[in-house]
Order: sequence, then structure tokens, then C-alpha cells
Amino acid sequence: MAEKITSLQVAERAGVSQSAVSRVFTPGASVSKKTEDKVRKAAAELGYRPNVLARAMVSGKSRIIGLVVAYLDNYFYPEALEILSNDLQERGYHVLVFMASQTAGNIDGVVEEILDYQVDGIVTASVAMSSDLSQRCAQAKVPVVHFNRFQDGDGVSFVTSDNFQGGRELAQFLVAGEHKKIAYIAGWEGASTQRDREAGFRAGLDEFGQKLFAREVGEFDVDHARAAAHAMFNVDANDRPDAVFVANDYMAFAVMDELRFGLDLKIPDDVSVVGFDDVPPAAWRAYDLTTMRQRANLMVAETVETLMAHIENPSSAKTRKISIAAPLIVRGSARLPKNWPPVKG
Amino acid sequence: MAEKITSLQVAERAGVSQSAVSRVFTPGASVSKKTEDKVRKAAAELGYRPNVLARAMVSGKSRIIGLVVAYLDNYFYPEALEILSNDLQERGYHVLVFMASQTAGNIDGVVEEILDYQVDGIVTASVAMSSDLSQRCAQAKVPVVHFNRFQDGDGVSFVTSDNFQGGRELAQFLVAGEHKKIAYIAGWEGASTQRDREAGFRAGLDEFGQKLFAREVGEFDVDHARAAAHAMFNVDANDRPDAVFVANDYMAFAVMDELRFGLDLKIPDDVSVVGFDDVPPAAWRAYDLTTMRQRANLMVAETVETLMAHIENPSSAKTRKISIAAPLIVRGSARLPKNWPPVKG
DNA sequence: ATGAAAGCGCTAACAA
DNA sequence: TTGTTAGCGCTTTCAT
Repeated sequence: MAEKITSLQVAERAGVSQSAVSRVFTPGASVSKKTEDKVRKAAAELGYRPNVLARAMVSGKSRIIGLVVAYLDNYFYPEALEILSNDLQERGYHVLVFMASQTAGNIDGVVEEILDYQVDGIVTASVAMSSDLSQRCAQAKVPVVHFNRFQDGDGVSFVTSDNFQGGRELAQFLVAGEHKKIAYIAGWEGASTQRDREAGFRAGLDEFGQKLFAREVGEFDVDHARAAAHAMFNVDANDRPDAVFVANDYMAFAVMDELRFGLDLKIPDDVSVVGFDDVPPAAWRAYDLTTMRQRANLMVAETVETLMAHIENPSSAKTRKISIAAPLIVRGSARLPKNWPPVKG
Repeated sequence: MAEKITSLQVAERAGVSQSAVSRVFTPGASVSKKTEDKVRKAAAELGYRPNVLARAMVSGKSRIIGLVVAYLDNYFYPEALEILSNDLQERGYHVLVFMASQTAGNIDGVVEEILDYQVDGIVTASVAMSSDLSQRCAQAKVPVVHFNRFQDGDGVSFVTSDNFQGGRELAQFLVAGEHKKIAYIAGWEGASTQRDREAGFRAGLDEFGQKLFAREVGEFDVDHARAAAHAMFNVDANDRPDAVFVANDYMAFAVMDELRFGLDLKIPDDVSVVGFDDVPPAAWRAYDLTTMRQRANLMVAETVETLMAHIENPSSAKTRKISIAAPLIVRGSARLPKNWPPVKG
């Protein structure tokens, strides 16, 4: 009943020094073939594996990345988490998950906890942290990347979709589709994604000679979104929008349900609906939602690259502020412009 | 620019010994109020926080729980993960995520990696591991709980829904609804959830005087499920099932889409559909799926309890094999039995 | 109640 | 290439 095999026990069995064992398990260390063989043999027999924590203590590298995430009910996040975890795993890192509710104090507390684990880096998914805390991370030399959140300031990196341009394109698309009463259902107003999407949407409408016909707030929450849809559409047919951009897909599904089943409207005949994210259910036939695709794989790849750059090069790596183009995914939930798709050239 | 504050620095500033500092941060250690105050003050000024890894080394408790999960696209898992992470966080533990694909070799490798982190426990979500590996965990004294997976053998704990009884109830419900041609679309046959649900379903049909009218395999995969539905229903009306139990909700959505949009069938008029899991989209009006609810919160609670029992009491804690009743959630995707709901008494 | 001292299992100089 | 030595930051006896 072997309990806990240490490098020392392996060393004894192999008849070498303990450091020899360490070197065998340290990529790029100098060991002779002969020693290596002896050590590997002894290690295999004993079932030895290096203790990552002990290694972390002395090397200062834990190979743990802390992930702060507020909720997993918007299916964009599970998707991102899966990709992130896989990407990091390939590089020998692992994700330590910290759930944090939206309130700022809580998040700061959670980040402190993360730091206690001596993580090599932190990814915050859709949560903001105080600049105070950002500084603590900076001085602890732990790189932070904000995923799907724009964050102002010097020392902070982030990766987002180009939410502004995404909103703008949606406006263009709806105007081209000859909608005349275009509305917006907002997400939680504290979120940069919400702000940027709305700003871009408004800018686009403006650019194409329209302005917002109606606006409600859905808070990135299903119940709020449903209520917002009800308030917006349960009115005289004349006062009813003929198109609505819902700030993310997750809310858009609730809105579509309310429109179709609550108010008996036809999509897209009576009203066009567009969303943002392109989470898997958007492609399900029951919704078939026209939306902007957040390219989770690219976003994660940039997040990981940024992290690695800082980890491998703590001093010289620059903070990155990355914005990734979101392609318009045209499906059936919004009336198409005439002559769609546009012919190139 | 403070870099890394150690207990020693705090001790010096507070004018006490390093062990005094340690004791202040060790619940239940004996320190005088006076020392504690001095230490806390110094710690606060320096921004000191104990290094969890160093603590883990000496105490042997990392307060990390390893989670192995194969995929996050069945939305039951993100839900469970969120609850698990929150539950553990409240007890001072955190979740280290390991993604593993379904193949056995891979999973064993992943579990080895987990062990390297000196985790205090392991949760496997819907993946099986070799009994070989189970033994390694046992001898490393790391408790393992299989979540949503039945596992045979002595040393292993698991928590599942009562999948057999769930399948049986679904059969009963469909028979009571006067369906005469009841079919089944299976999940991945390597999964105990699949096996138990099917066995229960067949047992139920048998019990109520019917047998399976048709069967296809969906592999817990959307594309397979869609193809299975097509193969099963794209036939003469007489040969077409009038009800189908799809082994989980995730596949059921694809099946419903195929039936409605691919084959122009009405649900539940032409065919009843029931699923298993009760993931959030099952409640969305567009699907409104009758299904068995997996009570994620209860399942997670039992998982955590089992883990804690073993961690706090390594020798005496017994392995637990827990099966949680899954209630039938009746919605609109299946024709109701006459006189529904049944009157009690 | 407190300090001194001994490690937890490992890596990283430094010599040899 | 290899062994020796010195810690990483902490908890935990053991004295006092």
C-alpha cells in the first residue's frame, strides 16, 4: 500500500541522488541516458509522479490559471470555458474556477482568494474588477485578461468581440431589410458588451437615417427580457416595432417565445428579431436566430496568447486590447433585405 | 512595490515570531488577543495573505477538488458545475477543471494529472475510469465521486438520478396517454445513464403491456439524434411511432426540430416527445418539453457531502451509492393521459 | 501563549 | 553529468 512516493524514494531505488530524479522530470535538464533509464524504471515501479505543488513552491510557477466567472446560464460561457480549459491543458496549465456574483465587493474578494493559490494568471469572464484589485494583481505580477469585457486603463488586457461594429452591422442589416420601427432590448447596463452593442446599434441607425423606435431593459436575464418584450409589443399595432435587436441570444430566445406564444406574433412576418452571441440554440430550427457570432475559439486563443506572453516574459510583454470581428450570421428570424445575399464586386 | 509578502515579514513588522503569524491565520489555534491584533494590523498594512500552496505542502490538504468533465454541450453540466463550484467555495474548496474526451486512456491520463496537483478529492462528471485508476486514487487516499454515472465495484462512490425508475415512469406516462407505438432514441451505449434509462423504459412498457415499437441510437449527439429521428419517422404513417422517448433533452430538441421542420409533424398531435434532464431550454416555450428532472442541486449536494465525509474522515467514511428520484415534469410535448393530472386519494 | 526548529517535496545554484 | 546544499512559505511539534 504505497502512500505517497517522493523523489527521494525513487532516488534511493534507482541508486542516484534526489536531484537526478528531479532533473529527469524537468524538461531540458541535463541527464545521461543511463541515469534517466534507471530513474524512469524506478519511478514506474513505484508509481512516482512529481508533486506539482512542491514544484510550484520553489519554482514560483503553479501552472494554474484562475478563472472568475459570474454565471454559466448564458451558454456562451460554457462554450468558452471548454475551449479555454482545453487550450490551457495542451500547454500544461489548468483552470481553477471561481464563481463570483456580479457585485463588485464579491469579485474583489474572489480575486484575493485566487491570488492565494499563487496562480500564474487570471481570466475574468464578463466581470469587472476594481482598479484597486487590478493593481494588486499587477504588483503580485499576476497577469489578468478580461474576457468579453472591455476595461479601461493602462495595465489591463482584454479580449472582446467588436461589439460596437457588431451593433452597427445589425442596424445596417435591419435598415436594409426595410424595417421602419426598430427597437432595442438592452442587457445589464453595467456591462461593456451591452454599452458597446447599443452604441454601435444607435450609431448604425443614425448613419442610415433612422433612430431607435423603442427601448427596454432586459438585464441579460430571461424574466426581465420577457417582461421587456411584453411591455414593448403588447400595444397598438401602429406603436409596435417591426424589428428588435436583443442584446444577447439568451434573452432573444425568451423574447421570441413571448412574441410568438404570448402575443401571437409571427417571426419574421410581424416582427424581426436579431441577437448577439450565436450560441448553439440560435442555430436550432425552433429559433433559427439571425445573430452576430462571437468567435469563442478566437477569443480564447487570444486570451491564452496574451496570458502566455506575460507569463513567459513578465517584464516586456505589453498589455493587449483585442477586439475580434463578429460576423453576421443570417438565419430566418429577421426579414431579409432585397437582393440578399449581396453580390460581391 | 511590495512583491510577495511572507509570514516572516509580517512577523517582523508585528514584532512577533513567524509561528505566531501562522497561528493567527489558523482557525482554532491559540493566540492571545494582543498578539492577534498586532499581527492582523501588520498583515493588513502589508497586504499579507497566506500562501495556500505552502500551506498545502505541509498540511497535506490543498483544498482543491479536481473535476473531470468530458463536454459542456449538454447543458446539464454547466448547471451542475456552477452549483458544485459554489457549494465547494462556501466550504473553502475550489474546483480545478480537467477536460477529458470520452476515450478511456485519455481519462486515465487526465486523472493522473489531477493527482499531481494533490487534490483533496475528485469528481468525475459523466466519465468512467478504469478500475486500475480507481485503485491509484484509493491508495493515494483521494476520494472519488462519480457524478451522473453509475459505477460498479466496492471502493467507488457515485451519485445519479434514479434513471431506471425515471425511464419506467416515462413509459407509464406514455402508455397512460394511450400511445400505441412507442419508440426510443438511445444515447451513447457506453453510458450508464443511457443503459438505465432504456432498461427502465423497457421494463415500464413491459409492465403495462407494451413493447418497444422502434429504436434508434442518437449517441447523445445532435447530428446523430437528428438522423435517428429522420430514419425513424420518415416512413409510412402506419409505421410511424406515435411517441418517442429521447434519452436526454439535448437530443430531444434536435429530434423535435427534425420532426416539426424536417418532416412537418405536429407535436404532440402527430407524435409525443419526452426527454430526460430538464435542462433550461426544456422549459422554453418553443420546446415545452415533458421530461424527467435531474435535480442538479441535490445531486451536487450529495456529491459534496460524500466528498467531505471522506476528506474529514479518511478511514471510516463509507463509499456511497446514491440515486436521487427524478420527478416527471409534464409540459406540452406529449399528449396527456385522460383525467390528467391524476387526483390523489 | 509563544518562540525555536524541523521539515513538507521539490528546484536551482554551486561544486566536483 | 552528477551530487551537495540551500531554501520556497508554511504548519506543527516541542520547549519554555
